[in-house]
Amino acid sequence: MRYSQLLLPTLKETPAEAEIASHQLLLRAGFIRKLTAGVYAYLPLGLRTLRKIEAIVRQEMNRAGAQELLLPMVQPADLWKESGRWEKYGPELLRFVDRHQRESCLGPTHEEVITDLVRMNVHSYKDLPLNLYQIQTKFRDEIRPRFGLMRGREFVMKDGYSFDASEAAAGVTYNKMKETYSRIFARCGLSCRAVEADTGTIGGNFSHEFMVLAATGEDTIVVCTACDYAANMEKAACPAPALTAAKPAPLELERIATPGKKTVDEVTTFLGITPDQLVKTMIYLADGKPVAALVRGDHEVQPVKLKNLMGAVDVELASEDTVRKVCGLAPGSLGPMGLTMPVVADHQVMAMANMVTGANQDGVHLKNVNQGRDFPVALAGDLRMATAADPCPHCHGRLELPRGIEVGHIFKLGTSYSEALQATFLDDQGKRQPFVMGCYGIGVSRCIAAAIEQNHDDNGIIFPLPIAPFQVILLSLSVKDAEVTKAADTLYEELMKRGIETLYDDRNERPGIKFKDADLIGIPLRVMVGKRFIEAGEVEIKHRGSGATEALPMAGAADALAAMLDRLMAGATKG
RNA sequence: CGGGACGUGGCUCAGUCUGGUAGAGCACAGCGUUCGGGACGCUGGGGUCGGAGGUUCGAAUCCUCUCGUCCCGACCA
Repeated sequence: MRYSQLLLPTLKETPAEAEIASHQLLLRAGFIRKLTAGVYAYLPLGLRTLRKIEAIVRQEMNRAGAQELLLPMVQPADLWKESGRWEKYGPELLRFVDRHQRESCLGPTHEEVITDLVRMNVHSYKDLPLNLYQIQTKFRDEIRPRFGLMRGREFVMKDGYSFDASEAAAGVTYNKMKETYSRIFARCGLSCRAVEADTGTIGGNFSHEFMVLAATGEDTIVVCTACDYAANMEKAACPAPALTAAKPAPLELERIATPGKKTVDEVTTFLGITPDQLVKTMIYLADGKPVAALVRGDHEVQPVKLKNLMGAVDVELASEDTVRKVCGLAPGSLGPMGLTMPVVADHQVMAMANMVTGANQDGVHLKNVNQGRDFPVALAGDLRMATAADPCPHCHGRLELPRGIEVGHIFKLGTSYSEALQATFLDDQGKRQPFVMGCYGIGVSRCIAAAIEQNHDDNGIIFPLPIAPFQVILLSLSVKDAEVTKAADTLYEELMKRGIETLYDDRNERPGIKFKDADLIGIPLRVMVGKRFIEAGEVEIKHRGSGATEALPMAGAADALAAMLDRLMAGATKG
């Protein structure tokens, strides 16, 4: 492709709307342009990289025995009502009515549609297993789209769905997909980690997220430095502490005035105690009913864990007004004693004795509070966020809490959808069984952003070779010089003949501009034809990543570059 | 949905407090000089100051409403 004919509007200055590197660089390098909040147009370069990732995904999915299809984006409400998600899925589901007043929605995901398709067309265990996928634009009306391609409302996703005859067979499929995903991300040049995850709104019972480690990631994950344990915050287990010694005997309850001291910091400083001697009482609404969640002062409640422990559908932190209504005072001096609502406690709280809590009276706290004697606990379990101070739940090794970008998510769905939609087959006994399902997503467009977050410098993007929009950028450094132009034209043709994806910068621009643009758009291999080298019968090569330069003889340069690319491609996969 | 910020040529922004008839740099077009890390000179085109209403002799500037964008908190690929 000749640069002079390409729509590639690079920007010298950073648009004010972009905050993080990938968003800034995607705009500056002319990959994307925003149409409206969370909705982007892909320009030629952006599309090329998108297509490269898609191609890798296709190859690996096909290799794993999955089949590609394409499902509708517009979906009827009836199907969603059948699965129960028309009510459950929030305002993120973009709903509308058509001219016949039929309720419809834009597909944010396709469990209903695929299950419907399979129930209509697959009836026997002999047709299983079945693994189907599509690469398609999804729409989710996100509350807050942000960071460019990182969290758009419209985005490109690969979603796959598997149908098996048994739990055991579904497990095999799940593991195969897990391996496939690792291979896909490695081939994209992404350094990625599979972490255990909660199943969220998709439902089901087992799941892994694939996280690209990056400081700008939206999620915090928990990884062990000693073993391969990794989980997201919603899932990272904080097991009950081993009781090494008997609890100290309960002391006499004391009331202490703590005027104006509300936060854990204020109260512990005022009382001269440490946060692990205090218990925080957090009021949540579980399916609309108040519940008091107890965690140690130095811990934070993890709402999803609370939700799961309660067996609730929805859990949210109560507003200050709600707290006033159900407790009779604002947060700041809350405590478990005398509350009428159920009290649930974290493991660590159960291990405490003679704790400090609020007295449910403004400006008053209680000392020597003891579970059992002073208040009942309805439910105890793992309620809190893991911290770097916790040991690994598997090997007791040291944990780290890096940030990550979720690029893939796989779920074992079980039979929740097939039962809701009555999608069944006859097994080898002639018995009707629901399909055992799995579902597998990859944020294809998000992968572009993730790759840039992980691979850039002050000058621009540094694309991993397998997903770079072009493999080579050929710069003619002096378009007006007939000799240089002829040499560059010839080399361009030679490269094209060998199928090397080359962007030929034939613009009548000064060399500085071409260097800057080449760095910005991040093409791995830069080949320069200029007066300085042409006199020696050479072209100059510069590697975008390392910055290393080398000279190649003009004669045979195309072959040498082809060989170089083969070598680089072979080494590009992240281990 | 709550909290904060912003909206002025394609981009980055000044001008708004203290009303007086719209600016700069970059980009774009032309000419000339330049030509291996975002050159320089001259000339030129381009703006409903997000929109509507109001106050005023006069509004980018003050008031009201509205739309949009971005950032921080509850969702997810």
